[in-house]
Amino acid sequence: MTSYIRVAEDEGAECIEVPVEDDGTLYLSTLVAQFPGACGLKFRNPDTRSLRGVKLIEERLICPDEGWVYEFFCTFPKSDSKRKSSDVLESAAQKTKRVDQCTDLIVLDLPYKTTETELREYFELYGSIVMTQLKKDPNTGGSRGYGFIRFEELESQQKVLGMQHTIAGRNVDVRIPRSNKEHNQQHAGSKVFVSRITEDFTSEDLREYFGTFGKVTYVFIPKKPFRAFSFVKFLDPAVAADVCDRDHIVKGASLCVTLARDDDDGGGGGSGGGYGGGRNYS
DNA sequence: GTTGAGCGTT
Repeated sequence: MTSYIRVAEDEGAECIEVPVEDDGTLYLSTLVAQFPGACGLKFRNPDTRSLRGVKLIEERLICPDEGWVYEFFCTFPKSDSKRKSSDVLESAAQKTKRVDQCTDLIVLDLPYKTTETELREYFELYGSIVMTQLKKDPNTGGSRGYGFIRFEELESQQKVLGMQHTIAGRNVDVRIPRSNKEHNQQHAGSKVFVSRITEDFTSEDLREYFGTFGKVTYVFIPKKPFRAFSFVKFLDPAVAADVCDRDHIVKGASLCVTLARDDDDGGGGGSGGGYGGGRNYS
């Protein structure tokens, strides 16, 4: 039997009951289906009266120790209206270089049935869109399953890049196109090679720890045989450079952090190597 | 009418 938890957009707003999975977790996509744009959950801790966040691991919201007994509220990405004084997204590079230009964004893995209008309508939730293109087969006119969008405001772009998206039940992938030369230069050196990790490290551990230095956009830990290294990518290359000159004692391990050799957005080389499909974005 | 890694007919 499916069980439901009570969620409201904000404190005091009307609750919607959303279904949890059999394992007791709540898919972020389930939440977003009812609350477009939501990126997390929180609740009022009865003991402290302060808000407490719900743990999110690999797109699953984890049940609090007490159970899903509270009334939960959605967390949304920071926007103009409710911006706090310290905005993580406001990187040193942006402040100094002043590269406030929006770029085209490629949207991969779209459902074939999604129309260009629906594409626009979805992303308009995050800001004004100045361009949408759904790539189609010239013969059949059918969607090729990907397209391009462009926002008016850089803030919308960063917001969208920093979160996960679900359109018609499908997880779509929003990225900076590889064709975008400026970006590739701009973000050169935003990936670090993190070695001396121990076997009990999870990508969530790394994301949590390195997230204290700046926005983490990607974490990868080779799995099958344990290899004691990993990759962490930041939104801001300046943060990547910064974490290289520090000591990092995490979970009792002394991590060695250097700039990664290959920093091509994970696109990798050649035709041979397939990906294991590991997806760890934020 | 199918598909599921990719990178945009100007």
